[in-house]
Amino acid sequence: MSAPTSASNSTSFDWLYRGTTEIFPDQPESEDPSQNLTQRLIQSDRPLRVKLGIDPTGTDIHLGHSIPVRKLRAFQDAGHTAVLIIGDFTARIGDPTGKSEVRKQLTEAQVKQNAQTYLEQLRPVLDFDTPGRLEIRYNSEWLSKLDLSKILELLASMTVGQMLAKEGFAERFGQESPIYLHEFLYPLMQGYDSVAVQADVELGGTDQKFNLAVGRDLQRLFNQTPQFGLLTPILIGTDGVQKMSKSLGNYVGLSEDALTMYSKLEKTPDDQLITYFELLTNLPLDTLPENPRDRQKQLALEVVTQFHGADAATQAQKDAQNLVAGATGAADNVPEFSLSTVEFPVPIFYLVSASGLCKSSGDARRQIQGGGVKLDGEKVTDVNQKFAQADELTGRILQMGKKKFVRLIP
RNA sequence: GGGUCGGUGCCCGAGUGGUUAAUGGGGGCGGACUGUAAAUCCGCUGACUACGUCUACGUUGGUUCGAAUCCAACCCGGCCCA
Repeated sequence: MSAPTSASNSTSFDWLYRGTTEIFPDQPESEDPSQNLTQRLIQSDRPLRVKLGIDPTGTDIHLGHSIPVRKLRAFQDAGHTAVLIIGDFTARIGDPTGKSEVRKQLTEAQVKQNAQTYLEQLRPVLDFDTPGRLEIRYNSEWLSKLDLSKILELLASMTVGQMLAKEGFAERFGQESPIYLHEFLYPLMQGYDSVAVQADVELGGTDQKFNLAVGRDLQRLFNQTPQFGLLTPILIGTDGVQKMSKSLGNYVGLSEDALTMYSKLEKTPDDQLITYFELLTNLPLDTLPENPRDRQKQLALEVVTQFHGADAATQAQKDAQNLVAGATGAADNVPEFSLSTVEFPVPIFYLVSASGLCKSSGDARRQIQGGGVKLDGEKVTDVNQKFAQADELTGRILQMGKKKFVRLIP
């Protein structure tokens, strides 16, 4: 799984190959800088322009989205120019990749706002500060100006057969589900982005291969040196099975708070651990702890540090441990519930519901019957157990499950 | 516009006149267990201070002792034809 650090090109280009699935074109033995990216990096007398496009179609991005962005950062750190393209124009069409449905159209305002939050979330990942290392471009800048003759030129560069070879199209065509003509324009527009910014390299997930290849074709058409394509893996989600995606709920969002992030990463499935380290951190892979549990913790700590800083990360680790251990010891942070809001005598189930530990009194009854409610650490067994006076309860701690506590006050 | 199928609880999806608060799965919440808030196993999963009452099967009416189930109109969606 880890990138082979072969003897020939070791040391200096580890950053390039770490977590890289494929680079094309790629002729390892060749010294031709148009066929071998490391040769290009060595021989070039200027920083390369490394393109990554993001379509601001939603509001949140997750660790899966951050993979190619991290690679972009690696290029920045090696002295190259990151060209981050905000696909404000393309977002309104939607990339058919991997989608069985036509994406719903977004309004201009939505797209604009999404773009803002995206940049905000990417701030910890990219180098925004070093002069000359980051160029942010909106592709409406050139795409909205294309006139019909130019569009025809783009369209004429490709055949229907080639287009239908693309994964998403092939499936949909086979299933006789609709493919709208404007969707054919998407790969061409993304490719044209490469022309517009004169990209030397374009990054993308493995599902982007087709689109990156179109970029090469179009650059050739416009007499530019075709870009290299560099593909990064699709990150598996926290469930360890399916790709990370918001709709599957197996994601870790870049804007999540430290504790949430830590808690999710701390239980990364064992067989995904190395991959996560490889793709989400820069830690050397041969010095990881032996114990898988320790690996999980280190991974969580490391990634949270990237987004929230070291202090917040260690705090999150502590908080997470306390939560699991049971928080009765750390009684300081327990919310309070005033008994003055209930009428006595009060049955225990009502108390559990009224204090907000359960969403309804029916739920409270069931939880008590299921053995999930404790008073001062002692399991409550009788749903209808009654308390006549407030002082019977004052100062005691009511607990629901492992994580929800309430201190009863007058 | 015509035809046809369908709209069920957080989601998916059974149920086609009477123990139906409504099978099953997912998700969620508890319990046990564990290196984990993982995996596995078990329980719960409409509301109400509750042996009863109320609200629920797209909407509104109707038939019936009784309907999510039958009828009518309307709204929304899929597919087919134009």
